[in-house]
Amino acid sequence: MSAEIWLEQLHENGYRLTDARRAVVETVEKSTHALTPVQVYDLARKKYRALGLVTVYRTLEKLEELHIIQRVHQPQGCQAFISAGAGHQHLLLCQSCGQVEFFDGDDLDGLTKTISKKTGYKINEHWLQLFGLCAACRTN
Amino acid sequence: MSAEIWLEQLHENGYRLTDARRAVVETVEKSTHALTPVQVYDLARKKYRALGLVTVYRTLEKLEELHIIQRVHQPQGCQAFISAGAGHQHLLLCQSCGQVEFFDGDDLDGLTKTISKKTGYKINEHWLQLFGLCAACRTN
DNA sequence: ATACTTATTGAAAATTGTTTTCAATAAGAA
DNA sequence: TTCTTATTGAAAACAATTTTCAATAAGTAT
Repeated sequence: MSAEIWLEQLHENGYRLTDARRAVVETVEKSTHALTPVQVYDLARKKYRALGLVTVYRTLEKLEELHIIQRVHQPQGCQAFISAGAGHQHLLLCQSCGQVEFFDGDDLDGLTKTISKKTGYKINEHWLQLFGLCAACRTN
Repeated sequence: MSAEIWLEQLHENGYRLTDARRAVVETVEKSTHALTPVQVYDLARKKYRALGLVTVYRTLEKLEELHIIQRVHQPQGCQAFISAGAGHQHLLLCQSCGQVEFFDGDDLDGLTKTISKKTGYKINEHWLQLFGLCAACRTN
């Protein structure tokens, strides 16, 4: 169970394990969609009714800090979160259902070298995200 | 003057030309940094003192609608705007001073084809952004 | 097990950013 | 110049997020 690993990481970093945190972690960890704080709140409250929205915000903040989750940027807004995936990965989002897929294997070295030469920039990082229709949404 | 072109485009789309809009357009058009609504407000008020923040929001909204400006996504936030550039372009941002450079010439066809095959997605769009240090910030 | 320290909690209040309302104004057509 | 109506800024409303605070409970020490 990966949720266990997330909780372990929180614990290792000096955070206490509480029912509220467990509920948030389990909710976000198993989601295949990026979730907003309110969406996390609604889902996690099915596991732990007393959960407060404030605690959701605070827990997401810590998970992001530890790079366990990442913020997802979309045309409709940038307040949703999803698992950070392992290593250097990018996102592919379904424009219809919101499904998120991870992928790696981008090779931008050629491009960054060209741009670097042209602009004089030292390029440190890149953000790449693909948008499209997942197999299921594609067929209907 | 490119600000003139922006104003023309507004006019062509049925919007009236006012001093408030002129101030906002001139400010955003000549900026090499992405600007937040409040930053636009502060700068544009040097040209037109009576300008209201509300009008800045409304004008930015229209400029974005017409694809004259675009929203810039950054780790610190996603409420800043910059010129949309011409054609299919991407952004390169200086992490130190905030300078924005445009670039094109990305070729992601190979990557998208691979990912498409692997995931079953029909990929419609991609979103690429580079971060680094500009020539000036690099040397100090 | 028990006591103890202190991080964590949820509710309410405060704050911030953005949008709506509205009467006055002014752009642009007649 | 007149007239219609989009546009304006101020104030109010709204939404999202953060802070405050007293009560609670996690995890360590006893």
